[in-house]
Amino acid sequence: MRADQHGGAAPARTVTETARRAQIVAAAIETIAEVGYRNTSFARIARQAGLSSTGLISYHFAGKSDLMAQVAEETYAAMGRHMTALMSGARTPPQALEAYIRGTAEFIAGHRREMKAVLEIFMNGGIEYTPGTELVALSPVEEILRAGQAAGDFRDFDPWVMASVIQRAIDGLPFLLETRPGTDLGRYADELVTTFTLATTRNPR
Amino acid sequence: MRADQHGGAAPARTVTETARRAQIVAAAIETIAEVGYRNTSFARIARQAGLSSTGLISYHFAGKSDLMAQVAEETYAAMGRHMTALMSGARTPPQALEAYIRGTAEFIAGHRREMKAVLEIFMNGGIEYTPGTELVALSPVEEILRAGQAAGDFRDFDPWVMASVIQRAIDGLPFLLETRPGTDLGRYADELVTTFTLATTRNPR
Amino acid sequence: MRADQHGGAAPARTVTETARRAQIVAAAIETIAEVGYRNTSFARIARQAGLSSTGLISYHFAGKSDLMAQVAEETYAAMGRHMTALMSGARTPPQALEAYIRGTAEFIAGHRREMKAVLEIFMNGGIEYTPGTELVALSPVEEILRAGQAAGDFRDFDPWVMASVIQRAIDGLPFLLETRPGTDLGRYADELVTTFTLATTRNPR
Amino acid sequence: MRADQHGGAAPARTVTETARRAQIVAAAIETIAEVGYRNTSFARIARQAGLSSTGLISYHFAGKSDLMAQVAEETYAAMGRHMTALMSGARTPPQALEAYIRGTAEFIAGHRREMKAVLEIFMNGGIEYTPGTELVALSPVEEILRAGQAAGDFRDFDPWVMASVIQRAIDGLPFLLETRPGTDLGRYADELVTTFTLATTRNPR
DNA sequence: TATGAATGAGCTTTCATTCAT
DNA sequence: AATGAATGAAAGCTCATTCAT
Repeated sequence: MRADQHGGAAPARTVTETARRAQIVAAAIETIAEVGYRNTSFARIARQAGLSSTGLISYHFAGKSDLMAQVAEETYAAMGRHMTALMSGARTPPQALEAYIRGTAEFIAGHRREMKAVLEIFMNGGIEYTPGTELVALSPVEEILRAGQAAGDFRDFDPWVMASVIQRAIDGLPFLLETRPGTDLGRYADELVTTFTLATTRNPR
Repeated sequence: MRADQHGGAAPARTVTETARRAQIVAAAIETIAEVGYRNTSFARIARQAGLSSTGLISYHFAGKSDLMAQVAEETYAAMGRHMTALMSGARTPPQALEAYIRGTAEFIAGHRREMKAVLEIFMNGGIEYTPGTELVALSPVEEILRAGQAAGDFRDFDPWVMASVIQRAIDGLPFLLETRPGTDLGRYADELVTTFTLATTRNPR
Repeated sequence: MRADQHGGAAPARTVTETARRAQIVAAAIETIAEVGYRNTSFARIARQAGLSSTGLISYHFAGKSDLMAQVAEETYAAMGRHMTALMSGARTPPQALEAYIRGTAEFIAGHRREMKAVLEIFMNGGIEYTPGTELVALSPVEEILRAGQAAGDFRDFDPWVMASVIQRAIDGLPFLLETRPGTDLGRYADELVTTFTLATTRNPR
Repeated sequence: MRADQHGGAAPARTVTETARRAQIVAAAIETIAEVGYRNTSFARIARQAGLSSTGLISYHFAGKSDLMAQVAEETYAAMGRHMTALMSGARTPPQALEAYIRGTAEFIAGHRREMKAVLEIFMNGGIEYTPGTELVALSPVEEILRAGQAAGDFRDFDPWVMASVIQRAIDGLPFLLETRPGTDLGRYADELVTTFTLATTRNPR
């Protein structure tokens, strides 16, 4: 039983189940971050979580794909909560861009294992795409850039290309932290802000 | 026997063997690019190559990790040959940076399957790191940036951070091409050149 | 506790329990008839019955084998009640044979799901034979045939063989109904009656 | 590798493989006949065949369904060879019917394990029906009956119903042999021939 | 040099059952 | 009387690798 018994809408979970699910998701993140998605099996996750059987994971999640989707979903939800608070103070597009870069970098730095896990999952098709499901939120950066161009703050560039460059620069943070573990996060964000201010703003000086 | 019998230096391969290895490497690239590293097995590679047995792969390569290393190595060697020719014309660091961006983008666009395969391999720990082996060549971008700063062409930034931002922007091309297959490569390179000229050059105007 | 705690004789069930057991047996029949014994699990039965846990089935029945035995037992009991009423009118063995054929065919046609379920269970060893337990009642057909031979109505044949032929002809009805769903039950019974009258009666004309 | 590598037409098997496949099929028949389809797993078949791993079965067959299909196919092929020889001597429909009954009974008696296995497989949906695949050959009995009616040898009955009755009588032989292991096969066939001669022939005497 | 065959560990998933509440 | 939770065994299947020929 369990694991989405019917197709019904509301899961309506008990306290115990919610806790178990969280524990399993956490163990999955830990495991993927440690050994990579490829070497992550239910057996390893169960061992990590101190569970007696892989069956318990199958019991709480509809399948491997479902578990991975939960990992991604929870991570994005946490990032969303983090960013919402930060972005509210921004008044102009340049300010918004800066807030976004600093905020995301901050979150990533504080959630390195989660980010690595999610990245691994996506890189390996660990999530089954049901049409209609759009798991990766389109970066809000593009919108900020468009707004800035409309307001005359930003020069004329392809917002989609620029957004992807910025997003990838931010997403690269975990890799850099792996290469140089001692990297100063604040300075890294400073560098990015300066770089992209120069690259986007009409008259930066 | 075969497949790295001794730890000795020169492999000294026959013509037949060299051809077989190339054929298998090509099939591996094709397969990984098509179905992803996770779903790539010796069986699938053998099928793709029209081989009768997976044993033949084990015969020619020391293991899965070895085969994957060859895929990466050959791809990087090809890129190296491509770039060496292009970079020779550059006289100043800014010119070199532009040549590098355009050249790499060009190569990536022309070798999408190889790039996807290599990316998949690295993302999944498909290569066993033996201490001392440094598989990913450090980007030459950092050197260009340092030279430009020394010559006074570039402003003061962290060359390592900037190099990684630039490199990731270039490496993102395959993803963008997947998202928007019709993307004009030339315009994309133009955007990158403009962006990073503005971001790095002391007085771009 | 519950579920045959002791080997004692009388179960002495409460009203609620009797109702639950009936509900579960009905759900089991429905499920087996739909997906086959092989694909019938406690989970599926529970879902069919609208139960929240498979534990409830384990609670009311000593095991899977016990539940299956109940399915067979109840079905046979129902058939017995049906036949007892019908057979009382028969005065001679030939009449009894005809009544048996028509009556059984009638019952089977009206209880297709139950018959399919019981058949599936027996075919798959779904019932644990404890020595002494004789689950399949020996067909009363053999007795009718013997009586008919003694009375001189039937010719000389092996009653056991003939009984099995007749019984299998009747039991084949569900299969035929599956192959040709529109089959007219009355005509089918007519055919059987004619066939076995010719095959058994001394001077049918 | 192996196990229907491509969708190609001709399997083109080696001697060794043919032998292994035969060995596995034989072990499957033995196992199913002994413990029933439900309790037949690759593990048990492998043990029965003295194989070291279930993987070897997966290696030679595309899946459980494929193996089961081979069991059925080979059994039917053997029966076909047996019957072809016997039926050639029959000149009239009544003779053909008698030859069919005696021949099939003979074959079944000599291949009890195979028949039980095939029966078990079909009863449990052990074979995946791909549309277009018609695994169970329609009984030739119906054709014999129709021919006999056309020739005026047989009375007027529904050939389809009569065919199913006859076929089920024959197929019941394994069950009877299980119940009464000492049953004389010749007498059983005699009984069937007499029974169905009386039931079908216009003027049997 | 190449092939078919075999191996055994590993995978995810399903199952009947148990147990505390 | 019923539930949610947990268990561990077993299932079918895939995999990289080895080996005799």
